[in-house]
Amino acid sequence: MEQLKVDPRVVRTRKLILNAFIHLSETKEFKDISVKDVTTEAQINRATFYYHFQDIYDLLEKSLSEVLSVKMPEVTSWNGDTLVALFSAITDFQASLSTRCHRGYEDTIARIIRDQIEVVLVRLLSAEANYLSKETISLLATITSWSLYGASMEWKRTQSLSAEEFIRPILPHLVAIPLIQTQ
Amino acid sequence: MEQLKVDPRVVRTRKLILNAFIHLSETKEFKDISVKDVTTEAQINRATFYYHFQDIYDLLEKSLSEVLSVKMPEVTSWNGDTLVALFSAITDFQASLSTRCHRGYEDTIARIIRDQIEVVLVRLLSAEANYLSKETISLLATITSWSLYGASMEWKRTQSLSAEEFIRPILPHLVAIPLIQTQ
DNA sequence: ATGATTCTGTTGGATATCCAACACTTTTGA
DNA sequence: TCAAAAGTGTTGGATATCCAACAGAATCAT
Repeated sequence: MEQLKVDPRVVRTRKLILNAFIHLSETKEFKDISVKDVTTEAQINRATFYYHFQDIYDLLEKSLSEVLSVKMPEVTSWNGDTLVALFSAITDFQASLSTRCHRGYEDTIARIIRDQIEVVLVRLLSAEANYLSKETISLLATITSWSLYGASMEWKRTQSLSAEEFIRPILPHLVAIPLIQTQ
Repeated sequence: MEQLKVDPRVVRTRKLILNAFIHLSETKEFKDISVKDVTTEAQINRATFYYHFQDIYDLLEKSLSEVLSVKMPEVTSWNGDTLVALFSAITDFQASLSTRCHRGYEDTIARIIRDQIEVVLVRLLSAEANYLSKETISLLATITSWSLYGASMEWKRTQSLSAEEFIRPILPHLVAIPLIQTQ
């Protein structure tokens, strides 16, 4: 469809940076990961990092975006399983950040995560519920992203159930309108 | 010792090309591997290939050089085990080429392999037998490289023993002078 | 506290890589 | 046999990446 050619150098470099970041995230908390750490691990120049990303938060955002697009490939069907997969991807990502209650960071991270959830939701809703207006879809995505993010935080706090067991029971109450339409 | 800084781009690119070549060598014979194949597999531009290598034979040569330097790291002791390791590396490499009796290629490949064996032998002999003149070492390396290459061809033809079983019995007859001096 | 160290984000110039051509040779296939 | 297709090796200009340097912010150590 839209195969806009990208310079192979940039796909290589972005992959190196993203992989380095993901790898580092398994080792230390986000707040302890510096741009220097990432570029050293990726074996690319620090200036090159800033050619691709605004700062470390931008990297976090695009990293999440990448994870979501990989874990939710070409899925256009709006159903419970899709939402469970999305929720699981979110909790996985937060677990990989392994950060808890760092004042000043939490807000930024939370906004980034919600924004990316919203992007996925808009995509899903646009593909499925084309009978809704753009504005309605946008608002639905917004409130649902807040809901899912809040649920992920609560899940992280309790840790009693698996992500799926945790979220599935309340799916019918989440974004009730489109679910009713398609089931 | 000699940490001459090299641009990280060239180490990346060379590694990509070498790995692509080694990977392709496991799939098809050397004669069927084109420069295009390698660059496509490595995901680098064809022009970049010629920035690093003269042609596909140059790549073959440097690939063997790389393999030898990896399989025979910092070994300076001139003894039977070292020669067995060298011989095994040669037969492994030839097996990975999986080429047999292609007129016109054989000569070039044989010369490349012998040259690289010779390089290793000169290094080993220089480190061990410093009581010999440069000219003597050079000539010893030359005749030994021919011997080892010939042995590897014979081994490839018969295939009856392991590389080690094949070569170890005749080691004392190979390059007898330095072996006597050090044992 | 304060000085030292480390990190950040940015810049200018050097260099490696990309890309699209080109002429030429080799291989393919009808 | 011949024409089309694919590979080779090279070139010039565009672009991504490197590198060294910088000032300012943040962190660390005493």
